[in-house]
Amino acid sequence: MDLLADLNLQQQQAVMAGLGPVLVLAGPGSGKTRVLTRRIAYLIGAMAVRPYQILAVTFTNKAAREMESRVAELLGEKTRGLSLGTFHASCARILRREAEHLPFDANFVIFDTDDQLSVVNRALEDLNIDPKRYRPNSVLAAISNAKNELILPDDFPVQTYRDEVVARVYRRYQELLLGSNALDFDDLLLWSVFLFENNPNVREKYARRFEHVLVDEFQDTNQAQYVLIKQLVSFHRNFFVVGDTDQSIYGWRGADYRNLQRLEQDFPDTQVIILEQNYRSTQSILDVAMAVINQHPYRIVKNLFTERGQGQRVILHETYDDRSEADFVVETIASSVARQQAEPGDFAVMYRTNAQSRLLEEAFLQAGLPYKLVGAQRFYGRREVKDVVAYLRLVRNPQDEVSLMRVINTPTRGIGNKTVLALRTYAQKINRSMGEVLLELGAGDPAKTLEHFPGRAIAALTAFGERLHRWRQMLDKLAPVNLMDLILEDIGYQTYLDDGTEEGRERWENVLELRRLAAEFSEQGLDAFLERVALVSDQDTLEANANVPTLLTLHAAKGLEFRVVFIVGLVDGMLPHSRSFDDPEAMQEERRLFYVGITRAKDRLYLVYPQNRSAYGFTEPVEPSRFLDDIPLSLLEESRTSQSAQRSSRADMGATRWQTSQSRSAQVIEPRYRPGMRIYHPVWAEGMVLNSRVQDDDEIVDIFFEKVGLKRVAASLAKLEIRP
DNA sequence: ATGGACAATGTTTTT
DNA sequence: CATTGTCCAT
Repeated sequence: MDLLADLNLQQQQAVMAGLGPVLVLAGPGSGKTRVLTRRIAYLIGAMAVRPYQILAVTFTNKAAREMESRVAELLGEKTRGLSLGTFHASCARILRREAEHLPFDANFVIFDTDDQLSVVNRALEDLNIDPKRYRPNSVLAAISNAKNELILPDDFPVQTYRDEVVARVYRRYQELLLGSNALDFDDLLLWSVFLFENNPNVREKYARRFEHVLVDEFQDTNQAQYVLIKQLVSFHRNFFVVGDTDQSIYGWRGADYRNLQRLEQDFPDTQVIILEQNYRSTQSILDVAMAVINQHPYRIVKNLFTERGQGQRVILHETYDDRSEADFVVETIASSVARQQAEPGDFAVMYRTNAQSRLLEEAFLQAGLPYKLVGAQRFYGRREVKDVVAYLRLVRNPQDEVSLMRVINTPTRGIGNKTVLALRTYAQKINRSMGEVLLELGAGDPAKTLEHFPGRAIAALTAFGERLHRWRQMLDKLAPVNLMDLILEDIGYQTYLDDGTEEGRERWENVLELRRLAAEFSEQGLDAFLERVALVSDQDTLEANANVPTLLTLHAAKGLEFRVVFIVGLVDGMLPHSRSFDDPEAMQEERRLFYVGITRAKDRLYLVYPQNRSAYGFTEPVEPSRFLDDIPLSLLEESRTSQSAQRSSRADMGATRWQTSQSRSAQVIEPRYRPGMRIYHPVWAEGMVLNSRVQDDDEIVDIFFEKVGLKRVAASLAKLEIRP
């Protein structure tokens, strides 16, 4: 196929850009993934670059998979050898291969946030630091930030006493990680950078190999990633990065959108290509988006435009409180679906914080409508899943103390705190890991060890050590799924979980789900399975096409699109979040977050806010988001839910200043469809217009479809094409 | 070792 | 309010 045929001029320019640094500034909905995939196809197909010499990195597994399948669609078998993956997975691969240059083994485990937290706790304990004064979470955040900036414990800037303490914890934390032969997420990047920095020959090997490096979502890179990319392109200088500063919403995690500008400075010959044409939204939606983002200082102004037409005005809706807000959303969706203006799966409801999903869920539940929730309870974060994974990790890597601590008494087997402490003390004394001591006990010849433990503990420890020893012997003989079965059987995990309650059953279901995944790794082996589990997020496990409305945070919405979007809770203190009030940089990020939400909408956008919000038990009046002030009223259609319908108990005082006038603009739109016209609908195919009338700013069309008969649709939502 | 009572706490979260 | 963690009594 022609790789360029269906691209616009800027997109073509980007795809065909010559050698050297290329920076593509891609507005929302401008076909950024398409450009990236075509570029890869172009390099391989037209420029005869070997796939082996191309590295493409993304931030999420989902993005990586999407790109992979789209490239495969274009090139088929010819993509073999292409390196395509997330930053973290790519780094993990390199680190395992180059472990000889590094202070850990190739079979290191990857610690997730929970594991990290327990390491911090352990470090605090070791150093006798009060976890109340030094919250593990905040200490961990400080450590993580330092790592993102490539700062090691010794270089940790010490301004205050607190910094000094954090530096100490950081040092201990790293020792504990290495002691467990473990790396955290940040380490994957950090160690890669140091690997290249300290071993120029290794760096050159990779820099020579990767003739072309492509990076998606470049505005989300942190300093470590930025340096890493520079190292990787240090030989060929061919990189192709795509990003949009306006969509930078992960600054609080260390991402620095200034890396885009930095790149231009570091590589002055960078070609910059701006993609401004939007293929997603109507002009009405883009106008609102630009009104919001243009208040943002120091930005490269992009003028978003679309050929999709003006579309309907964005609706600004006010409700009495957050409960009626949820009701409004659900009712609007229900009635649209009932009138066949849209399918349930066309809708998304977005909010600032996860906690806001509750009222929405209740409203959906009450209406008896199914929905799906993105994020919230993560599959891999669930206790039972973590338990089973911890067993496997421990068997693979007995040094892993976090996993050991997790499972040593789960299910309970008589190894309580005291026994654990004795074990730890003894292990420390002989300079071995606790896992190794256990193995020794289990392998027989425990004579020397025995005397160090109180009598009753010995039996329990030995029994567990024997198990561990046996599992390890099976390590190479069994496929991951069989090893898992053996362990589950040995520890009676099903009986432990399945306590007869609904919850217990669900937990066991989750284990079975994990088992199903493990079964896919019979060929690749346990290490691959463990890595997959560590580096996967759960957006992946979400079933994509359930045709129900999606509830998600604004953060989770990035990269997605929906025909109809509700953004709820547009209240000062929620968006922008009150925690950002005193930080101008954070406030700008809140604004971008709003912008990201707006630009997810293809056809219709509802901006919703309550007059009162129930926070921590009390209902209090709130102000509409200040960002709403930046949108000219002419771009909006204002409406509100009449108050009598839902008045909760404390309504009397604040609710008197109602203006009942419904400011519905009596705007007349011209009907486009006339009886007798032949039209085409993407789902129902060919049909003929029977009747059409204008109603509520929209055109309601009755159509007789050849396949499915008579349907009534809204012109704004049904994608009708008029046939000659 | 385990469950129950109380206090503390309360963004966003690609890997 | 509702969830989470901590402490204490069994």
